[in-house]
Amino acid sequence: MSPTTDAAVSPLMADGGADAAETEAATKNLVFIAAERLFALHGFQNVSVRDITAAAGVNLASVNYHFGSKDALLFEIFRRRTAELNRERARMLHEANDRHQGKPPVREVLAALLTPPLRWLAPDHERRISLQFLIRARSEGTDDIRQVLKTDVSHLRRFSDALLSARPDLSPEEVYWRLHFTLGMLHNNRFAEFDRLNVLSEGTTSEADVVALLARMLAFAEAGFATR
Amino acid sequence: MSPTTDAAVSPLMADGGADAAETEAATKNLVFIAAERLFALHGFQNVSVRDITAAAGVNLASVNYHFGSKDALLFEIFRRRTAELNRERARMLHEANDRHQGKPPVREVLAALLTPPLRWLAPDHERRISLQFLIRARSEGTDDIRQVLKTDVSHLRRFSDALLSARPDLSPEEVYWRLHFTLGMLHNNRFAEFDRLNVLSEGTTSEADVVALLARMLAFAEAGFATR
DNA sequence: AGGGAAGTCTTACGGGCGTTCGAATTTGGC
DNA sequence: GCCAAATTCGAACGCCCGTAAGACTTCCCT
Repeated sequence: MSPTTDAAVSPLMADGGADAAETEAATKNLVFIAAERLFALHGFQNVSVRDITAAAGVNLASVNYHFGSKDALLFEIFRRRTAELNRERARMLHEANDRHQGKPPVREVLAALLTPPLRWLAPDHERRISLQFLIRARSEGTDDIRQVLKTDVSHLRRFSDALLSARPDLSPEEVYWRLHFTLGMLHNNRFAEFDRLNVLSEGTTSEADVVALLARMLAFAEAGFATR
Repeated sequence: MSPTTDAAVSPLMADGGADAAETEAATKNLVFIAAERLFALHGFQNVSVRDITAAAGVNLASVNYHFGSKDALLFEIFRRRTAELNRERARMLHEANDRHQGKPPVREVLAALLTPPLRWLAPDHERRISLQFLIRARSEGTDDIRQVLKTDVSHLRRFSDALLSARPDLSPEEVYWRLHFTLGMLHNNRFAEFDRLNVLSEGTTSEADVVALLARMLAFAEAGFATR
């Protein structure tokens, strides 16, 4: 009866699938996409199952049929997007390792951490809304999501390890704190924060230029890591 | 009938009032304190009026009688705590101006911005829960709250102006971005993020030592501002 | 062509929510 | 000590929510 067990959503990205996926008209994907968008824009609690199914143009019962519950839907979106983002980060870290005989400098480790999410932030990127979803889910998430965040920790550890060996002169706790600060900079990139920044700067800042933003953020974080 | 107009909550801190306030047994204050705590711990949407009044030991109707609505209660807590925090920041910035003939260096401006909230973060500080409330409200807030955040912008401008004149060699947008980064570091100090950091570092980091945390954060941000 | 599984639709149920109302009670000025 | 205003209280209303049940339709395999 209920296909809440996975293996559905079949043709959605074989692995590192690029774009053109998710265009299948299957109801499950329509729900997935609509829910991700609405959650990202308005928050989990402010979006009802009726909102989602109406936006997706499908029947009310679809969410419970295909995902089991509203919570499970949120969880699956979060799980899939997190895995996708972390895959890109891991690949960049791996490449940095290859380039520097397993001991990449701080800048390259930070680049591997920050570049994928900031790429997603580009106005024309297909994952722009996914990044907003992830940022929001991180702070508003349910209990289920904290379980995924523990997996996320084991992923993060690869970056903290790389930073530790790039700066063996620093105490480990100092490195952990600086990583924490860097992640704070990253997770602050919500639409609402950009709005406030735009008001403050009277429109001179534009988050649309994500290449410039990445360069600025990398320079800031690298300088923060370089002290003492 | 309804005393939702201010001027109640009378004896709560004359101005820079220290502690020992808020111990009055008035129902309105009991609701205020209980709501702030519950909102900070569980989020606005996850706390019901019944939760608040039960925790405060008062009648269910108290919230609507004293504040008008649940939304208005949230708004008043946010407004009061924001004003309180910004007052401390403004005072520190003013003192820094006095010490440096109106041109304080970057470090002192950042200290004025970061020190008050990080002081509130201390385990035994009476405003510890208020800071968690503010951080949470900033990202989960209702539409009313964004109006307050615009006032907050005009307050922030004093700091951005100080930074601009401390670093006239930088382009204004660069300064705005670095301020944005710094605020991201600050707003990332939620309990949940500390938990993740503790897991990652296997318990070697402790957010209890807020003096050390402030020193680390200031050093990181100052280094980020010092480049080029 | 048939039949069973998979998916979709309509409908409704039970529950928690914010809010309100009117009565009961307390408070404070004279 | 009295009366009016302020506050507290118990109870209920109406709404929207997530979810489930059951009938119906579509699709595919033989």
